[in-house]
Order: sequence, then structure tokens, then C-alpha cells
Amino acid sequence: MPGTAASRQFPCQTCEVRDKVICAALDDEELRHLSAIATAVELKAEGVVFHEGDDSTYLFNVVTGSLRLSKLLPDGRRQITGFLFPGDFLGLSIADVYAYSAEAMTETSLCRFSRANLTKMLERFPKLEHRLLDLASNELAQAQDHLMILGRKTAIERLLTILLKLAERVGQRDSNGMTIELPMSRTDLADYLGLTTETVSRTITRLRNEGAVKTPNWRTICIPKGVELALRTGD
Amino acid sequence: MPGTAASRQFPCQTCEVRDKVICAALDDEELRHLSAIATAVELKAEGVVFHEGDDSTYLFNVVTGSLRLSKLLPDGRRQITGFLFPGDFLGLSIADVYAYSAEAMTETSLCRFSRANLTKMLERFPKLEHRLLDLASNELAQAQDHLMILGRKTAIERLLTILLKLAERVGQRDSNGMTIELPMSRTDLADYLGLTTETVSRTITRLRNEGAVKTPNWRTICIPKGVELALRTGD
DNA sequence: CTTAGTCATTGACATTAATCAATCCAGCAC
DNA sequence: GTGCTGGATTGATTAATGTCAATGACTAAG
Repeated sequence: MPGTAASRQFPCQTCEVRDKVICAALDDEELRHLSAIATAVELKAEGVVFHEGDDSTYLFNVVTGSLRLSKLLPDGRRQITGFLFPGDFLGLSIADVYAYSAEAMTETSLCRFSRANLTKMLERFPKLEHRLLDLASNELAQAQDHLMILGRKTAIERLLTILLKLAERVGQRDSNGMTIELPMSRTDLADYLGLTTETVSRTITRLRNEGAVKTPNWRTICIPKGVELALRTGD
Repeated sequence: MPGTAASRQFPCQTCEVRDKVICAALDDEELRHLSAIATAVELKAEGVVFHEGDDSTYLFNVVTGSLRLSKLLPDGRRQITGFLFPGDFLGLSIADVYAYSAEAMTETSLCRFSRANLTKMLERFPKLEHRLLDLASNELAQAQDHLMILGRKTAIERLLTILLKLAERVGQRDSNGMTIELPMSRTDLADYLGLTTETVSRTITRLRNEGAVKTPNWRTICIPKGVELALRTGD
């Protein structure tokens, strides 16, 4: 019965990522408490969430859009440690400063919690802490795959690996195969893959020439059906 | 009063890593319960704890010794994702199979828990889950540093980075500086650093010629006091 | 419509690290 | 001690990727 106190909707109930991130661990009643400490944050493309070394005051759910996480060496060399999409969690860290920077690649909306408030919620709802541990384990497994990419794969293998991964996260499947709208620049790809933009560009050209991908424009990459299958089963 | 039930010692109380790993989160009384589900495991050098892809039935504390964690590509290329030492935790994973192999580099003793039993303990002692989350966050931060090594550092920077890190974990400080007894082979170092054994060897030779390290024998590396300081402040 | 700016692509060349092939050396069996 | 064995080291060469420079393509402003 809409309008009664018991059934009144609160923002989280209708959130796109209600059943993802940390919210998935809670029922509607519990979520109401989480909702009370959450703040919506909107970012334009290239907007900064936080910088490496900032006090880690907040944690975030990614609701819409896309982010890149990166670390810098003193001389400016950059390593992107991850790309984030709706349903990802941002800010897991025991340290009191962020170990990396987080920037929006496209228009992005986040759900923000103060560390202090979230810590209280964790004490109240152990399920929430359990969920965070799951998320952390996942991130760890992803990081290990990323280590394999950077340490032991060739340029072409690196590209194919991330294309397949992006296909899973942001790919649109149709009868011809998979279409990926890249939210990131060639430089971002390069800094994720441990390559230069030139090598990324040349490698994409090579994949196109070999018929492994089509590139209607530079943000869009299509992987034909047959190719995708061949790649997933290991060439 | 030794001998009374209340004061009788149980193994964990006198454990070398009592105040590390997950045990640090518990008081003596709670630790007694954890003790009840723990099994000691001894491994010789090169002994296998588990293989990538095995059912992830157990989790471990490292009590003494040293381990390497590694992943393989189908063609045999190997990436070592981490080295473990006393006080480290092994097996964090949400998946039902291990994402990497774990092997002893030296004689090693572990403290083993079945996942099922440990899960029960987590429900009983939320502190324990909190501790696991801290450990996972730490691992994540380490993995991100490792990504920077592999993606953006030169061979010589990679070597120096890991030498300093090993110095922190297994280094002996004396008046001349830091001495590191390497538990791993050149091949292990190479597979951690994303290089070949030849490049590792040549790079160590180069460091020796430049006076940055001394190598009394191939397992031992000394970093003179002045050099260590210079390195930590960033060359 | 033109122009400026940004990013992607391509080309020529340099460099780093990998590969392939000998030694070298310490530890161990005999 | 002598010879064997398995890393480690060194050398010569190659291949992959980086660097530097030019060109091309799209977008947005005027």
C-alpha cells in the first residue's frame, strides 16, 4: 500500500546496483540503515574521486559510469591497476591514505560512505563485513590475473585478454558477436597493459588486419562470434 | 599455577606467530577454540601445499619457512604472484578452487584450517573476519605495488624494489647494512619480476659492479648502509 | 565552412630484454 | 681428490617494444 510508512520507498530500493556491491548482503530493512549514511556523488568525465595519498575518508559503490584506478612513479610513469564499472566497490584499504588515484573515465555516479559510519555498520551487520571480504577476494584474484598479463604475456595477448574482460563487463552481444564501447583512451589501455599507446595502436591494427576484430570507430571494437569463441577456448 | 586446567598451555599460546596472522585478532580464550580446529603441516623444500585449480578446502597460516605462489599459462610460462613468510596468511579466496599454486621454497611449517571449520569460527568471532579483511586489504596493496613493478619499471628498478622488500621481511641488519639470505632461486626471482633468469643474473652483476650490493655467495645479498638509505629515499 | 585541438595511427629508428649457447662454480657422490 | 650435476653467469645475437617524429581523423568553437 503505497504511502504508508511501512511501504514507503527509499532511494536504495530502486538503485540499479541494489543486488550488487555491498548492498546485496542486506535485506530491505537493513539496507534502510545503510541508506541513511550514504551520499550520492556525481562526476563528469575525467573528474577525480580521490588522489593517491589522500586521507582515505570515504568508500564508494559505483552506481553508473566507469572509473580508472592508477598509481604514479615520481617521474610520472603511470600504472593503471584497474577499471571499475557499475556494481564495483571502491576504497577497500586498511591504510589511512588511498594507495591509488581514482578518476572517472565517463560521467559517473557513486554512492559514498564515510569510513567511520561504514565501520559502525560493519559492527552491526557482520554480513556486510563478510560481503566486503568476498569483494576483496575477488579483487585479489583479478589483480593476480593482471600480474600474469603484465609479467608474462606478449602485447597481442595482453590486448586480447583485456578485450575479453571488457566484453564481459561492458560488451553488447548481438547476432554478429560482441561489441565493446571502450570508455577509456589508448593511453589508458596502454597504462593498464604495461605498454605504450603506439604499441596498443599497432596491436589493434594488427588484430584488425588479421580479422580478429572490427573497429567501426576508435571507441568501438567488435569481436566476431567465431573469434570470441576461439579466444575463450584458448586460440 | 601450571598444571591446573585454567592455566594449561595449548600449542597456539607459544606459537611464533601468535601475534600475527589471524591469531592476533583473538584473546587466549578465543584462540583456544581456533587451536582446536588447527592442524600442523610440515613441508620440505619444494614441497607442494596445493596446485592451481585444486579444490580450495584449506586455509593456512605460515608459521616458519617461505613459500612461493604462482600461476601458469597453458604453455608453461609462469608468473609468481607473491612470496610468503612467517606471519602471512594463505588461501584467501571466494572461489571454490585455488587461483594459484603454493610451494615451499625452504623447509616450512604451516597451520592448517578447513574452510568449513574456519567459516564457523568467523560466524562466532566477527573480529576474525575483520582481521581477514585487513589481511586481504594488505595483500591487495602489495599486489598493486607488484603491478607497478611489472608494468612500468626497468629490470634494475625491479630488482632493487624486491631486494628492499625482501630486506624488510627476511633481512638481517648489522653495522655494515642489511644482509638478505635469499630463499628463492634466480628463476623464482625472474618469474616474480617478469624477467628471465639471465636478465636477473646480469642485473645483479651490474648492481655488484656499481657497488650497490655485495654477493658473498649466490644466496646472500648485502646492501651497504648508505646504499639502502639512498634507495629508500628514491635514489 | 574553417580552424584548432586532441587523440589515434603510422613510420623510422633505438633500446631493452629475450633467446640461444657456452662456460663457470659449488655441492655431492664416489 | 675426481668427476658429475644443477644452478648461475657470461657472451653473441635477435626480437619485441619503446622512442621520436610525422600524419591522419574526428570534434568543437568560431
